[in-house]
Parts: sequence; C-alpha cells; structure tokens
Amino acid sequence: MAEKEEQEQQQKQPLSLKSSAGASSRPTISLPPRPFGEMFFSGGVGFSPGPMTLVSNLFSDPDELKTFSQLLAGAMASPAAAAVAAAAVVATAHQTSVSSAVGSGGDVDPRFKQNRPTGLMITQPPGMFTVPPGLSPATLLDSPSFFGLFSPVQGSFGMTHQQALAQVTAQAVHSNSVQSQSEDPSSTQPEQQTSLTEPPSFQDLSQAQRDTMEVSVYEHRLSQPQTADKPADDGYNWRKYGQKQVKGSDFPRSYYKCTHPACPVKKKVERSRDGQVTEIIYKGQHSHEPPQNKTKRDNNGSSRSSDVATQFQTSNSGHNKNKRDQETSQVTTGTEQMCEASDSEEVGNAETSVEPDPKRRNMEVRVTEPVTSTQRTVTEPRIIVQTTSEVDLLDDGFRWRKYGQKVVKGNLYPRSYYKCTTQGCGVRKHVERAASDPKAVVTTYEGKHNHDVPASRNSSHQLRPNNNLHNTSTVNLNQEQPVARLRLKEEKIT
DNA sequence: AGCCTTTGACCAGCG
DNA sequence: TCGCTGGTCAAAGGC
Repeated sequence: MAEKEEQEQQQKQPLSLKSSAGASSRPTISLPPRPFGEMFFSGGVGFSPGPMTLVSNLFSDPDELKTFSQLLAGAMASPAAAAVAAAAVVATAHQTSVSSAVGSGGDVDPRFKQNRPTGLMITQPPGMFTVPPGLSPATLLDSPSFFGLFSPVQGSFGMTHQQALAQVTAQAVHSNSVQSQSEDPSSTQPEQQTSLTEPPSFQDLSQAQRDTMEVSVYEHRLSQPQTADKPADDGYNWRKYGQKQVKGSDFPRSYYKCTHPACPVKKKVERSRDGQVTEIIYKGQHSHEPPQNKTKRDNNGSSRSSDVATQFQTSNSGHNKNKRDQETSQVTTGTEQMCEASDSEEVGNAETSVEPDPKRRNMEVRVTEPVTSTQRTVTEPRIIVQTTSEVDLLDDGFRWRKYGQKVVKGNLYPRSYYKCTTQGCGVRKHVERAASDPKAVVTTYEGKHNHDVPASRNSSHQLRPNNNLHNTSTVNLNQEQPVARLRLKEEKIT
C-alpha cells in the first residue's frame, strides 16, 4: 500500500513522464505569448566581454545571415537538428502568423549558468507538425508531408527569411484551420485563410482578431522547478484571482490575470504535490509591453528563469467548444521522453543548440535556452539551428564553424556563434554586427586555442587573437570603415 | 491606500 | 435535468 503510494508520488514528480493529451502531466510550463525567436534566442549569452577589442569589417553584407534554406539544409544534416528546425519553423512561423507581441523577462541574470534550463521537448500544436512516436526526424524529413510543408520555402529562393517563414506559417495555419473546420464545420476562419498568402502579424490583426486569438506556449521545465509561491517571473505582473482544486491533482490550480489594465492575458499554474510548479498555461496576448520597472524578486535565481518553448497552441474563441481540449491536448514529437539536465557547454550556453543523442533518437530534440531576461520586441523571428556543414572562414587564421546565431537586445542584426573546428579546441567566438553600424562587427572570443593556426591558413589570417592577451584595446583597421571591436576573452570553459 | 492573496460561491460546459 | 468539473467572481483580509 505504502509502496503503491510511493509509486504514485513518484509519478507525480515534475520530471515524471506521462503521455499527453489529457493524460499528460509531463511537467510543462507554457510561456507567455511572446516571440518564439526571442524565447529561443534572447538573453544569457553566456559570454562575457573579453579584454581586447579590435576593428574589423568582416561582414559587408547584412545578408550574411543564413537563409532559411540554409538553415533547413543544415538541419537536415542532423536528424535532431532537423527536428528542431521543424519545430522552430513551426513555432516561429506560428508566432509570425499570430503575433509580434512583446516578450518578457528582464535583465540577464548572471546566475543563469547555474540555473539555465537544460532541456526540453519540441512539440507542435495539433494540425501543424505532428511527429508520431517512433518516427524519427530523419523519417520526417523524408516524408512527403514534411516537404509538402516546406516546399513553398524551398521553391522560393530569393525570398527573404521572413517571407519564407510566412509561407510556412501559411501552410501551418492552413493545416490548423482545416483541422478546426473539420471539427466544427459551421465555423470559418477567414483571417487565417487570408494568411495563406500573407500571414498577418499581431500588429496587423484587427482588435477583434486579436481578441479572438489565443496563443498558448508550452514549455517544459526540466530543472529549477518553481517552488516559490509565485510561478516564474516572466516579466509581467500578475494577480491571482482564483484557486481551484482540480481533479487528479494534489495541488490546487491557481489562476492569474495580468494586472495591466485591459490586458486579457491569464495564466494557470499547476503544482505538484511537493509544491513545484509543473505547468503554467498562458492564455491570450499581452496588449502591452512588460513593465520595465518590474521588481526583480529572484534572490535564488528561481524567478526569471524560463525555458524554451516546446509547444505552441492556438485556438480561436469561435471554437470555445473545443477550447478546453485544444488547450490541454499536447502533441509531442517523438516519444514521451524527458531529457535530464545537461551540462554540455554547447547546449548550455547562450544559444539554442541541438544535441543529437542516439539514445534519444525519438526524443524530439534537446534545445536549451538561457534564462531569458531580456525584454524586447522581435519583429522578425529567427531560427537558430546547429549546423554542421558550414565552416566559417572569417579570416582570423583559425577555422570556425558556425553553430548558431541570434538576435540580441538593441541590435537589429543577429550575431553569429562560431566554434573552432580544431578537434579538442573549445574556443568559440561570436560575431555581432554593431548596433550603431551594420557594417561593423564585434567579435568576441572565448577560450584559448590549444593549437596553432592551421598551417594552410597561416599566411592568410589577419586578426588572430592573441591567446595570452588580457588587455583591452581598440584598433582601427580601416579608417574608412566603422570601428568594430574584437574582444578577446580568456577564461576557463567549463 | 493600493495591491495582492485567499476562499467560498457562482456560472458555464459537458456527458 | 442533473451532477461533475473547470473557470471566474468578489468579499475579506494581509502586507
């Protein structure tokens, strides 16, 4: 008897795994409706400014950014990455179609490295991407439906990344729309149909459309469960307006409303028996920016933490009949597996990364995100996919492989992340376009090369970082070009 | 004083 | 229609 109870208790632990769609109590936390790109890419880079600065003008073309096709190609190199790409595309596209709403968070928490989320599962809303358990991402990629979804993108070279995303969005939304209509033939969703050609951003939507649009973003919390009275601080102010003991839960469910006047956003917070937050479901779109002066109350780092969104769901108020189901159903990619925390530097650092773990082939993908605390509005969601094929040739003498990029606060341009391709060398650098001048870039090095410049490139390198430099300096390499900086940072990479 | 949480009651959807 | 369940309201109290 006691043993049974113990088993039950174990099953109710936040990290326990259950199937979704009603039966699921997989620990999920849904993010507030905010740009997926931001959720993926903002905050907590993990790098800190290094000591030396140097001028360079390595990118003259703002389109250095990877195209969607490139991202897709990169993703296809790795099944796991492919899954992440798919999920990211869907999520991003979905976000694009629904909202350009603001994000949440605050300042970067330096404790993030300790508290960073460590894993999550990418899931998709019904009618969008559904990868049945047992179907590997690679299989997915081979499936006609997958490329059916992406075909407009692949067949649209020359279009912008955002346009590509828009088309994917259209496909996804259409798919969702079709499903919804099949469930409720009497209702139509003209605005979504319209989005087939040009998905409207949240700003583009009429107020009525905004009001009827709901977005829930599910997020899995794999570590740092919320044990405080309040759930994760997501940058907004909430007022609890109700609490209910729900069936099948040992802990009551709490209901919160955004305290901002006229803001319709609500969230539900569920906890496990031990008080840990196991699920937060957001509903609605914030009609305002997060309060900038919001008090940070995280003394232990538990607040301010947010994990990567793993599931997007949309519903239309016209379908309230099915709203509950839509809100609670969760379709996940791959098996119902939860990955434990990983201390992988690659995973744990700032950007989204992918860890193709053969043991978790059917597990979606592991993607991590730093504690998000930056607050900004992302106008163009971007995708970060770890690519394996691209070798960056930024000519500092070393060979680099680009493994991600993201948009950072205050800069319209993403910065890109590179790793030294030499085996065993953990040096990384990130290159960002200067906010003040897109022609200038800031390159930050992290770590110390444990090898010499590759012989084949010895003669060509221009900006080789001095591994032993500790000073900071700025060098203007080109009087005609804006000053960019190369920061060198020497620190132990753990 | 203002904002928040608590909590019992009420309401609506569903089977 | 009734009971169950989840969601919300609103008064009371605390900080």
